[in-house]
Amino acid sequence: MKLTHQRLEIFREVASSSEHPNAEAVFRAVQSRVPTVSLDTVYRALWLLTDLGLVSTLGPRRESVRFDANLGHHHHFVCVRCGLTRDFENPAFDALRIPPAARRFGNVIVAQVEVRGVCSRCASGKPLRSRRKEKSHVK
Amino acid sequence: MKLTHQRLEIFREVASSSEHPNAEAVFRAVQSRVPTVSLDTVYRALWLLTDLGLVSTLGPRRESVRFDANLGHHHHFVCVRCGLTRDFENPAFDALRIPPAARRFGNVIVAQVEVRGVCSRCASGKPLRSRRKEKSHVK
DNA sequence: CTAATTGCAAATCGTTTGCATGGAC
DNA sequence: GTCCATGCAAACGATTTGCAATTAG
Repeated sequence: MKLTHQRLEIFREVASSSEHPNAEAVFRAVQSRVPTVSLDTVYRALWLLTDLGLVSTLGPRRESVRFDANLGHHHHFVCVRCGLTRDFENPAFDALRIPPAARRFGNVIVAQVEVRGVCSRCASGKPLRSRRKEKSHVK
Repeated sequence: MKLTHQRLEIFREVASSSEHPNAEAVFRAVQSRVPTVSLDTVYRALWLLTDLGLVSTLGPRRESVRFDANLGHHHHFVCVRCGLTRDFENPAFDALRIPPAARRFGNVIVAQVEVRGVCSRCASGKPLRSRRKEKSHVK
């Protein structure tokens, strides 16, 4: 894979931001330094970096909004490949003491643990629904 | 607010599913029982239920994918109103022991705590970016 | 030189909205 | 009867894709 000017700047931007920018935000920021970049290049670079493990996305893999009617305390296992999300319970996690570092941002409602990993199905090579057209192999 | 047949079925569906269905999935399931429902009714009902607190959405409020290049251990504070997401660190959270109940779903990579709440800005009534056209008041 | 990458424009997909009809209260 | 909820179709916004031109290695 090639180390292009735009890729470098795009990575710099995400790496230096602490606000979890979306593609649009990265695009605008990078644009001021590399006036010719296009939004789709930003998307492509961001996903490439994600595949390389240099960047990650927030929450479950984005496909569509997913709803949850489990109102009791529970936690999630999220597959970073296919987005599969499953609940599990754990008393110890329910009792987490929220640190001031988190409280300072606002009024806390609940704390949930998100266990990220690769689900058995994806690990065995037959993902149900893979992310996008699957860039397949990362050389 | 009215208790309609479709709303009831839609709620039943989310409540009985443990797979965190997206609107489309709920739609298909409900459709088999209420052949006339439309996808947009499902969306409207789902958001209504969310506003009522009977249902919640997974992860940070969804608008667009957000990237994160913070590769060190860290956790998130997520505002359920506007989606603001901020990192914070906490050694105790970094050391969480993952229970078998979570391991059984696949290979665990990392566990992060997601502290959900209402950020100071939203709490003070001046959200930066509110979710959708803001149904405003829930009667 | 050659394959990978870019930029552009058009295509897609998930989700929302305007509007007229139908149904709950 | 009145107003809210529904279904439809069109509108939207975010993201992806095909393709020809460009560039890194």
